[in-house]
Amino acid sequence: MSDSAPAGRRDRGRTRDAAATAAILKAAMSLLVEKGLAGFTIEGIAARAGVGKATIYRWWPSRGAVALDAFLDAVQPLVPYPEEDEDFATRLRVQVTALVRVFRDHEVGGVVRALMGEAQTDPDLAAAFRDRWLEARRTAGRAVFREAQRTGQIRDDLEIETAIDLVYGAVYFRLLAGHQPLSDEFVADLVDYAIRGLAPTST
Amino acid sequence: MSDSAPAGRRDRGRTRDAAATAAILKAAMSLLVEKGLAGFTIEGIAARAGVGKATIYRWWPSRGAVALDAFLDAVQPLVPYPEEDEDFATRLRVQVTALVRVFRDHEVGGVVRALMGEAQTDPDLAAAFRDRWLEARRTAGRAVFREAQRTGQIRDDLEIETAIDLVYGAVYFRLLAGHQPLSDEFVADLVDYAIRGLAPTST
Amino acid sequence: MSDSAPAGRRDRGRTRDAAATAAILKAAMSLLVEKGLAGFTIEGIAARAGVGKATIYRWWPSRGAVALDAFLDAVQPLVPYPEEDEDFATRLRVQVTALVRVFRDHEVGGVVRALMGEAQTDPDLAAAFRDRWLEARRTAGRAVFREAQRTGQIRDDLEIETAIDLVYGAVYFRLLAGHQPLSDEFVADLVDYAIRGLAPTST
Amino acid sequence: MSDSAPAGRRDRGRTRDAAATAAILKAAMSLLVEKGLAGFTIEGIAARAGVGKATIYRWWPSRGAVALDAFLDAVQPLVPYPEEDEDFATRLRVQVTALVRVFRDHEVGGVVRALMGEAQTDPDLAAAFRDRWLEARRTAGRAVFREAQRTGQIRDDLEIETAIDLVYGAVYFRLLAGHQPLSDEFVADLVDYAIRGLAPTST
DNA sequence: CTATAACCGAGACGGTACGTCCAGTCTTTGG
DNA sequence: CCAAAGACTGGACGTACCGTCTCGGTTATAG
Repeated sequence: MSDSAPAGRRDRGRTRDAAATAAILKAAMSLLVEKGLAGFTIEGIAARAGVGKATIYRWWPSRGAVALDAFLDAVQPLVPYPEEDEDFATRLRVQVTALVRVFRDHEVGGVVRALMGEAQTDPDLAAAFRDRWLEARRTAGRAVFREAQRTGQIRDDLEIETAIDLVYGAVYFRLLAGHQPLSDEFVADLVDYAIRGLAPTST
Repeated sequence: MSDSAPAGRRDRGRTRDAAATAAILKAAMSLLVEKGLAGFTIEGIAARAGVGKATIYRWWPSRGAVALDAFLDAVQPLVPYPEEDEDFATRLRVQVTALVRVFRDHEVGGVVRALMGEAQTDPDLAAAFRDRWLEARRTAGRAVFREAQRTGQIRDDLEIETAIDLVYGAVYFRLLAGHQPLSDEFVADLVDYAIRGLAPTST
Repeated sequence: MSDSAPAGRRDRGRTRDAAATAAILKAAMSLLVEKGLAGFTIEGIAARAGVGKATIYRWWPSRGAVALDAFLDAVQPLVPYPEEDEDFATRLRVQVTALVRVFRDHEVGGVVRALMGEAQTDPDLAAAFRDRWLEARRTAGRAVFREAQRTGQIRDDLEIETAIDLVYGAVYFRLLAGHQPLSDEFVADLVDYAIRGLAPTST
Repeated sequence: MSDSAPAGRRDRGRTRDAAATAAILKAAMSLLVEKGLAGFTIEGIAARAGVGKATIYRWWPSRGAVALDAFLDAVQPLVPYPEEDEDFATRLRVQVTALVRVFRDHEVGGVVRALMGEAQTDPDLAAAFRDRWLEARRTAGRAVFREAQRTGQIRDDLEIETAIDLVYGAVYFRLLAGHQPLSDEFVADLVDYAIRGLAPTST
């Protein structure tokens, strides 16, 4: 969960109730997909989970932190980075497509929107979201780009962070702004343009 | 403002107080840049503007709507699309750079973050933000891309909406996620990669 | 009620809702007699009165203050000091008997107990209770004692405050400690002993 | 303490920790005199005594019970009934004066106020307070009155309970209502009036 | 010389009420 | 008829304690 070994005093007294924790995360996730961020309240979670409010506040500092844990708990298993040995274009397309499909299909897109929306207000949540979701994904992403550099499939003077944003920025932009759909055609074109843009200079 | 000629009886009685309206927008903007979305409340705006809450509710449906009006009121003059007759690469770079600088420098980035964050919760605000800010900018942007197609500087089978997102998606992504800075180098690389990606197939 | 003309700006804006005020006092009194001080909560009053909690907090600083107002509102009419022209002994007996009967019969004793109990914790309530209940009663009581002094029915070097406490102290003591009943016989004996004690020295 | 031999199996297992008990009573008393009834919480006592909450609940049923034990523990030694062979007036004056001085001087008055305040809400505490404090004092008091009856210093048709309340009621009334000070002059006058009131009829 | 029982500190648990803040509505007085 | 002022209902906030319940660990007596 949110707290990784507070060190020192981690034994005396009654131990944390795993069932309550699970109930809270489940209730939080279900509230998020049902009603979105509005109507996602600590009191609502507590009521649905059959838990006291204090139990939530004991372990999470804010509703955003609960939402993030609930999100990761539910979503981490859904996006197992498929690290195959295809060529760069294929691997990138597969990854982006997988992400977009998770966003579109499993009601996860709404939760990501909610989290990023809340993060605009809550700096701690913003940092946690970056570290535990974005950065986790980018680590894997970076590996793919580096491998492609090594095999000469993309320019070796590439600014990888920018390259990643070139692809994923458009995805998150559509998710958050909603001006255009996150269709498969969009992903295909996007990856196509990006790969051309990142290719080694023709010379 | 938000309301375009409510038609019908638009005369009898006291007329809308322009001073109050201006005070509200000014107060709203100053609250936004001072405290961000948190602490941006209708009551706070009313108090700072020396105005009754009802006066705000009479003219705007939600705090997001006030924020959007305040934002556009303050920002529209800052981004006059410089429609020169340079080549595509230059025009694009100039436009993106101008946008990024406004975000970075004039405390406007925070307001855009706040608006898009709030829009994740408030569908009406989301729609208004799309129509009155994003779409206004994209209209101009599309013209640039079309002209470039006409002069053969980019592929003519290009999906323009996707192409625009390729460039601007990365900018908004960095703005909202904050994982990397909105630096000038970033813009230079971004535009560079994008232009290569959109160029006509070499053959 | 509790607030006496805050002076200055006491006009503009919506006026205090008399119906809400009455509902609050009625709900408070009914809660007090039903459940005593325990179970007498601001939330409970608000719920029963169909009123927002803030409306209560706007006008009363504490639950004790509400209880006091509710008590006075309900009880003041019940104890109209019968200012007849009997002799001292009769007048005192009538007054004490009337007070004890109100305590015993109209479920008012419990409320007084609750108020004085709460006052041990809340100094503001203690002061208000003294001023608005005890002192109001004592003012009338003092008049009776003074008249008796003037007509020579009691010693004229009497410390009147002490004399009053001699009579009423025993009543409140039985009410609060509950070690003996507040019976009519008790009142009769009490007044009898007191009158003898206060009589002019025989010589 | 509060529990007198719960009978049955009263042997096996670890015995009650006298140090913990003492620490609890000491902490309770110090909390009471420092902060009064407000701020007198089980959790506060446990923390100050360095004791688990359960240890308190194991031995006392309520905070009032703890307070009463702490009070008696601290106060019993302070009021050793001085059973001398003076005349009635002197003995009564000495007793009342001693009580009032304990109330006034040793921070004990506040604790009695707290206990009687709490007792208005907690019937068990009320009963315990009556039995273990009031009744203990009255037993001694009654003896004094009876002796005075036997020696003809007061009427022999006297209702003793009422007579006691005539004197002590005023003291407790001033303690609890706080409308007048518990001064030595007050005690002198009070006892003076009472003794006259209780004297044998002159005939 | 172990069980076994009751104790102990610590602290997590489901709850209740607190007092505050703000939302969005309604009702005044006054321009 | 608009605007200011501000009272109204309502609901969530985050906190403080309640009284109960595990925990791991510590004495005592009983077998």
